Amino acid sequence: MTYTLAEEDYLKAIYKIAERHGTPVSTSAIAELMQTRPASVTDMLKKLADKELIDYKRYHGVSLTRTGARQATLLIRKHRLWECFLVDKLGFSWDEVHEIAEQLEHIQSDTLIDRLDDYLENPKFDPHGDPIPDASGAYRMRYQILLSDLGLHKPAVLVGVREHASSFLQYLDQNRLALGATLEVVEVLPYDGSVRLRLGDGEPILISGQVARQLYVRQTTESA
Amino acid sequence: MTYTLAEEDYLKAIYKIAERHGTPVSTSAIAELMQTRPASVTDMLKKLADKELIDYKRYHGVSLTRTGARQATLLIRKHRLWECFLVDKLGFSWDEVHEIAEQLEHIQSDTLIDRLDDYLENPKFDPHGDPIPDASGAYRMRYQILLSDLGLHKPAVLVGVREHASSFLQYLDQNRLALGATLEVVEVLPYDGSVRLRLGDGEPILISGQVARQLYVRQTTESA
DNA sequence: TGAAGAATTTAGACGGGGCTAAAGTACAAA
DNA sequence: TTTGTACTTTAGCCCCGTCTAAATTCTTCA
Ligand SMILES: [Mn+2]
Ligand SMILES: [Mn+2]
Ligand SMILES: [Mn+2]
Ligand SMILES: [Mn+2]
Repeated sequence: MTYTLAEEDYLKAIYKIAERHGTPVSTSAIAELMQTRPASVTDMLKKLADKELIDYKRYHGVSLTRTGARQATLLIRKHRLWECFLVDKLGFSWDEVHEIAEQLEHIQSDTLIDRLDDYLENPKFDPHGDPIPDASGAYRMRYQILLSDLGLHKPAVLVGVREHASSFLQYLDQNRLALGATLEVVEVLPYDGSVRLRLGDGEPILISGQVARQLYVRQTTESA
Repeated sequence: MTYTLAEEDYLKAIYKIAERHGTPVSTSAIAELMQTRPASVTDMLKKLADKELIDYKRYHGVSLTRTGARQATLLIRKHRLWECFLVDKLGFSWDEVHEIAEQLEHIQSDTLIDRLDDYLENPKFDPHGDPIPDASGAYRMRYQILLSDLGLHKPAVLVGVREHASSFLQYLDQNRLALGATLEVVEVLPYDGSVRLRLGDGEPILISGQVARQLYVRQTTESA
């Protein structure tokens, strides 16, 4: 019923890779995300399979079992709630909280997390716009498309980030790109795919196609 | 500069034993407090000595170096601040927080603890009445004597507990013995040393000598 | 279809932290 | 001063999670 820190982190990694690239999840993908060697991953996969947290067939990658997936979403719930705490209550900025939440998510307590949830008034999204699973592990996907797929002159709002690196988040801060910001694509430069944006009603800014592919937006209804 | 969870817990244990029983601290005392075997303690003592966190001479016990003591007080600071958070913000009771704080105290972040301190408005005592070291590791001992050493009819206030076990704290709750309660010894039964107390201005209650030796009180001035 | 070549697993090792059993040391009582 | 007993350390082992190097399997493409 209770798993080690390493086991939890592996389950989370598998969950995240499966969410983005589908199943089965390869050994090397896990190794890359977790900054370890493939051989180490293989060792852990055997252990997780023994505990029936994953389905594993040698040389063919893994997928989470029902139990494994539930454990992973509970860990993600804890991670995101702690990030909310750090930002909303302690005044950290969104680029500073990931490392700390990476540790806090492993605190073992049946009641702590649910009390924290209530204390934060049951937030539905974390500081990066990612949805927070409820105590049963359920969450709604947020409606989103990549900014790079948004048509010209379609009003939209920034709802999430695909990349979580500090340097990227700081770049967004410097360009006034905060969650909830309203924006509209003014022009896509044909040469390199750079995107010119109007943010709110300010001056247009230019961002690279690279950046545009890391931002999730939701189109706002053009009427009303 | 950064220590493992086990190393931190050992340093804290040595600190606490030294505080209560003086120095040098014996291998077996550490083993008993940490619920491990003396052989395991000896192993760790060698490692801590190599890192110059303790002074260790085979067969003669240990004491903390300046560095070791500083590390221990910082851990205690973290433990007690998290206990305040759990009680004051999340609504836990004082008998539920120790185990959780035992985990939270190991979260590594330069700024987290100082922000938490500010968020809690720099408390000077934790929910058990124990003093909280400041960021430099300094703290004032609270003025205290054991209830078992308090004379008859001397007004006093409950300021701390020597025993932290849940069952003990719950016993106190059931007898309305909360920190800050005013009390006065009405009678000491000669047969077994039980103590009859008047709590505030209620009915006197009877507690065992055993319990009286686990409670710290501060005499309130009889004048004024 | 049959190698390369890439991905994955196995073999063997290591450091951290724990244990038991056996050996060594200190100290108090005779 | 000796000796018995309690305390402490050592020796040897285990599990966890990681690594490198070598072997294996899969896949792709000539
Ligand atoms: Mn983690
Ligand atoms: Mn996040
Ligand atoms: Mn601890
Ligand atoms: Mn406490």
